[in-house]
Amino acid sequence: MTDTARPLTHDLGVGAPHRELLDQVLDKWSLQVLEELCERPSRFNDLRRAVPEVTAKSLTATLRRLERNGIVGREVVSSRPVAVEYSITPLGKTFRDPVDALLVWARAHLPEIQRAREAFDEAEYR
Amino acid sequence: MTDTARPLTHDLGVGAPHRELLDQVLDKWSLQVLEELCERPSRFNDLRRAVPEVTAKSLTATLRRLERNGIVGREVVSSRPVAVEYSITPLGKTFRDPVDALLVWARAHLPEIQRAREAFDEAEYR
DNA sequence: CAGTATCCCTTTGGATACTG
DNA sequence: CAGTATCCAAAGGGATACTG
Repeated sequence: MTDTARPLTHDLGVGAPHRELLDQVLDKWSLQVLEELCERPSRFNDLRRAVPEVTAKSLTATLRRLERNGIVGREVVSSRPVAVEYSITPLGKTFRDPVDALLVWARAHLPEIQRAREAFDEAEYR
Repeated sequence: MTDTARPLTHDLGVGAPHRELLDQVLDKWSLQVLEELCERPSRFNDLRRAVPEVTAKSLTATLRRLERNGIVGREVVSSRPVAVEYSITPLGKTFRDPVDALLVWARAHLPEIQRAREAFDEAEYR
């Protein structure tokens, strides 16, 4: 091809469907839900307790999205009263390593980042 | 024992400041901006051209956020007409590996995820 | 060139009440 | 128990016009 060689990231293409996928799966509540489901399959209200700030509405949306993308499974366990169990799928498990890498990074650099924020905020009002 | 061994992720704590940090830095446009700045320092309108869908407003917001978090640097290179160069910081470079891991994952599993989506969507309307 | 200001619309998300 | 429905407030983001 006529184009010059480009760094790896470029070829990975953050532009199109990858970006959309990550949006679906890295949103506000997904990581916490995933974290919980990695530990144990859970029912709807278990998850609400595990992530106390989430509303039923948002939790439903999050679970549906993760289910649609094949990251979590949903199984109706019994009826009367209906019980539904959510669990992580094999595909969902493969997602764990990159997410952990992200969290490790965040943890490692949070102090540095907080210093950067303070420096920035201070410089603004001077 | 009173507590079973727990997976790593739990101890990493996705709940509080990590989540907020990742929100700041993994938003809609950040990855594309970062990708571009990893390749070369760029000026404002270079970035607009590299990410054609972004508006000036959103690009400004993205750059300010990344700058505040110490991920990108901003330098006024000349005046009349003013030129401003954005570049990735050393801290920003450390962010690259986890992001690449994410993109590699997305790329590797996108077909599988698309099948999952189709299956889900089809099941819904049956 | 590198933004800022304004307007406005769309999306997101919480609170609350209700249902199979 | 596991959601859905409705209402509403706040945030996000685009288009356009303007500025140092």
